[in-house]
Order: sequence, then C-alpha cells, then structure tokens
Amino acid sequence: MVGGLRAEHAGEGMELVGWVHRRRNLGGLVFVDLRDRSGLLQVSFGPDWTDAASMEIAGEIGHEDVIRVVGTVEVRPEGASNKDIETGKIEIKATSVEILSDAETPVIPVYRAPEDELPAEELRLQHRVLDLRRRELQQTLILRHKLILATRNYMDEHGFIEVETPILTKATPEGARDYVVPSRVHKGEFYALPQSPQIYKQILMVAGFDRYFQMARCFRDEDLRADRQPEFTQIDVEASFVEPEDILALMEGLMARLSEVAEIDASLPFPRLTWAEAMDRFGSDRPDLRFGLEIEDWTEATASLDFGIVRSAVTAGGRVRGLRLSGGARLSRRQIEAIENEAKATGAPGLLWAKCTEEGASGPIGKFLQPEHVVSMGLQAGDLALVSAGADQVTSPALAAARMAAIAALELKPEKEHAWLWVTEFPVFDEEDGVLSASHHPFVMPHMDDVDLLETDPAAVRGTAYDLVYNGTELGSGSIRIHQPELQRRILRALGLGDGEIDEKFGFLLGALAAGAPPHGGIALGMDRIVQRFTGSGSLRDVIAFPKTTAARALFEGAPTAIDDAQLEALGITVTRRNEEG
RNA sequence: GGGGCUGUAGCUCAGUUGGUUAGAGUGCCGGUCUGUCACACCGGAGGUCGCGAGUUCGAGUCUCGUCAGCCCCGCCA
Repeated sequence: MVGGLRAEHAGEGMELVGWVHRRRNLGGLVFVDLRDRSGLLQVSFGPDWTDAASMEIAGEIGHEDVIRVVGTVEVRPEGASNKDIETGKIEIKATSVEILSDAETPVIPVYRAPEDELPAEELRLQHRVLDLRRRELQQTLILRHKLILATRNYMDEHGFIEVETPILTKATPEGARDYVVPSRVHKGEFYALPQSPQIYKQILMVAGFDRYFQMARCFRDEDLRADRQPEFTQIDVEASFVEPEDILALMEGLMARLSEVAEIDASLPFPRLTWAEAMDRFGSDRPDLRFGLEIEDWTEATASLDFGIVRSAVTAGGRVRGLRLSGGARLSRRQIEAIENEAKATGAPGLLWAKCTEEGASGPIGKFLQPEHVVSMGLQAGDLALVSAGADQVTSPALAAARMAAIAALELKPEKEHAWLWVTEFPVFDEEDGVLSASHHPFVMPHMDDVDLLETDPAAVRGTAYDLVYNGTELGSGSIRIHQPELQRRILRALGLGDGEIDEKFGFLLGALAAGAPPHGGIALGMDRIVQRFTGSGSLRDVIAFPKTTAARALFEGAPTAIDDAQLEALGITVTRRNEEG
C-alpha cells in the first residue's frame, strides 16, 4: 500500500501497484501520483534512473490506468516536498513501469482540483465505479466497516448471538408497503421482503436465544428522501428478562464504542425526556438539543389579551405557546415569513409574532400586546416572540418547525457539538381522525398503569417505547414487547383487526408467545443514518456503496427492469400495466 | 399522489430584451519543456442546448407537455 510509506522507508526497493491519479509530464521528467485505497504517492521518472522503454511508457500513461512500478523509495530533493499529502516528503524513483490495465478516459473525473464541484449526482450514480474511487467515499465506507466490526465485537462481548433471519418472508398488514417476491412453486403466492426482523427476533426470544442481534437488511417500498433508502441496514437487538433500563444502558455503551471509532464525543449517560416532555418543551419527539431554545406556555400570561384567534383557541381547550428569540427583532419581515411558512408546512394555519423594541411591541399579535403582557411573557427589547395558539397536536409540530427555522435564520451557535438524547414513554397508539394506528409497531408493551385504558381511552395509553436521538435525528427506536398472547390480541383488536385476521396474519407469533414466552425487549438502530451523521454526509446515498435514486432506481446496474415472458410464464404472472419506457 | 429546483461541449458552468457563427475553465488530441505536484507554454478537435409539440419572420431564451436527477409534503407500524 502506497499511503503508508514514509521517510523511514528511504532506500528500500519495492514494487507498487495502483491507479494513476494524476500525471505531470515535464518532458525530460515525468511525475505520476499513484493511488490506492491507502492514499497517494508520487512516482518520478527520469532518464538517469528509469529504463528507456519505461520512460516512453511513462510519457503516455493516462488517468486511471492501472500500473505496476518498480523502484526505490527516496526522500525528495530539497524544496521539492509537498506538505499537502501524507507521503509528500518522499517519492518512488521508478526504474521501470508496466501498464497492467489501460483505462479509457473517465467520464467523470476521480481527481478533483480544490475548487472543482462534484459531478451531478445522476452521473456519480451512473458511473459509480469511478465515483467510489474518490477518497471521501472510500473513507466513508471504511468507517462504515469499522463501525459494523465494532458493533459485532461489542455485542459479542456482551453475550449476544448474531442470528440471521429470512429475507423471503411473509407480508404483514400495517406499516410500510412490502417489496414482494413471486413464488414459482406456488404460483399466485408471494413472499415479502422484511420491513424489519421484528417478529423473528421475538420468536428467537421465545426459543431461548435470550440475547440476539443482527446486522439486518430491511426493505420498505415507500417514497424516498435524503435520509431514506428502500433497503437499509439496522443494528437489530433483542434480549429477554430486561427492563428499558437494560437496553438503554447497553446501547449507550455501544454508542460510546462507536463514537470512539468515529472520533466523536458521547458522554454517558445520555439525557432523557419522556415523549410528553419532549413534545411540550420542544414540540418534537426528536428535538435537536444542540440548541437550548424551549417552547414557553403563555396561556396564563396572555389570559387578559383581547385577540380573537388566541381567545377562541383557548376557549376550545388549546394553549398559547411560543418561542422567545433573544435578539430576534433584527430579523426582517421576509425572514419571519420564511419561518412562518415552515410552521405552516406542518399543517398549522399560521404563526403569530411580535417584535419588541424600546418603543413597544409590533407585529400581527405584537400590536395587541399591552405592556403587562410583554412583562408577563418575559419579553425584552430586541426579542422576537413566535406564538402559536391551539391544540398541542397542531401547535407542537408548528413550533418545532419554527424553532429549527429560527435557529437557522438567527445563525445561533450550537451549545454543544454532539447532543444525544433518549425519548421515552411514547404513546402506544397514534390517533388520527378517530382511527388508531400503532405509533411504533403493534408489539409494544403498554405501560403497566395504563393497560386498563386499552378499551376505554386507548390514545392515552403510554408505551414502553424509546427512541435514540442524535442532533435532531432519530437513530433508532425500541421497546419492551408484549409476551402474553391475550394482551397482544387485545392490542391488535384495538387497532381494528378482527380475530380471524389476527389469527391469519399473526397466528404464528401468538402461537409462539403461548409456548412460554419470556418478558423481552430490544431496539433497532439505523446503521446507515449513524454513518451519515458520524461522517457529516449530506445524503444516505453517500454512505451506501450502491444506493437507489429518489425514484428507487439503481442507475449503475439499471434496476429494476422488465423480465422476459418466459420468466413471467414460469411464475404464473401476467403484467397488465407497465410504465411507458423511460 | 402533490409542490419546488435543475437539465447548454466528456465534466463544472456562463449565455443580456427572443436576433447573425452558442462561450469559459477543465478534460481530450498534437507539440515544446529535467523537480513538478491545479506543472507551464503553443496549437487543435469537440454541441440532437434532456426529449416532443406550440407561439414567432426568427427560440438555448417564451408557452404547454414529457423524461431524468435532486429537495420537500403526503407516505415511511
């Protein structure tokens, strides 16, 4: 490997192989930057030390050719060293060179000059073989490998067994759309790719593998985002006879280990907020705690305020909440409108604001504020108050969006670089338009004290679910699971499933639970997101070797494709509709 | 499913109010060059302006449609 060579190797003869990163032909002398996964090294060719045939070849070498060089490591002459590369004090004086593979001119450059922009992402994905040669992507994938290796070692040290679960599995109702695989043997029937190994890992608990983990591939056929790919990798963990406390402590240890590998800070233990607290104070179940800014409750402070929107919201049982931005009064109307638009994007009707100066308050709500309100709300000259009145379900997301937008607009400095957080006690169900859905998945153990509410007030049932949050990103979530088949059935019924459907879809789980199931629980962490956040990559596509586009296409290999009629016939499938050829 | 942004030379981009032969840097090809490292210098080739309609005497530029990539909403238990 070329990148590790240093001055201490001077005088050693060696044979090196790699790619031609860059060539500088001075006529009499030729310099080639030789690249492999470890780095760069300059090779120098000159008539005094290189044989004539090789001198000729050196003059014709092209970018990305694969070459073999024989020569001697030497310290570069006085004044000819390059402090920008690690091997810059030395070079290989080549006695001979051989082109092992002649590369055609690369469509997109691997080498990039300091000011050069990256090629369009479409081209980078199409020519992934070239893109992957770039140092950034190589470093990212190497770090990814180290994180996976550290995870396996850590879990092994803690007595966990890695068990593989099926990729060809059974479609489950609820949740994401399944990727589906037709069965040739059973025509008209389909496997589904797992959205997660959730049920399998619970069954492994019942089977007595009391500590399980897996680097698990998961598949979800949903529309994509910068932080969402159709297939992704989870660190999947499950253990028997545990409390949430055990899982949280285990994962804090893992995060500490991974942070060490990635050379970032993670001081233990991580702070915790219940879901209710997080929503109340930050409006979000994954607040970015690098910033302190918290939501304030101004319902009482504005009790005497005569302002229609506010009064009717409170009368309807809502609260008046908002954010006090110190120094925010310097934001322009346009900037404030941009913040308001972020709040509106969450579905809120709007966002009220008040600018405070020495002369008093101004703005849509500001002009109605009496001095007593300014005092009771704790506003000072120079402040900007962002106010949202209504039900928490509406105002929380709006204020959370406003909080992040305001932080960006004011260019607030983070109080810390790495903000870890546990959010606990998620509700078991989400309620929307009177329809219940599982907020995590339907196997979350309800909070002991709330079990009796299942049939009477399910939306109020707290769960044992917890999320790991890092700098405002959800890195993973887990819970204690239900291990009593009767309770599991009650939850599934609450979700609107009939007993027949329950037996058909979940019979194998209920049957397993009836076989003597230990109390158990676990977590799943998004490996790709961890690598993304640890490397500061803008997109998940930059931490996956061969990712899909936002339209779920693989541009390099060109998947998906139509398959030929014979193959369809063998599967017993007729295609009735296809997209026009694109 | 919806909204937005982008698409001009191999690559990164510029292109005025709709006007004659569409430019730059880099890469590529040829040449000069013995200490370069974004080598330098001289010369050259290279364009279905994503695709298809329309408006116009005339469209890279305006309109409509379409495709692709990206960002967001819905969706993602």
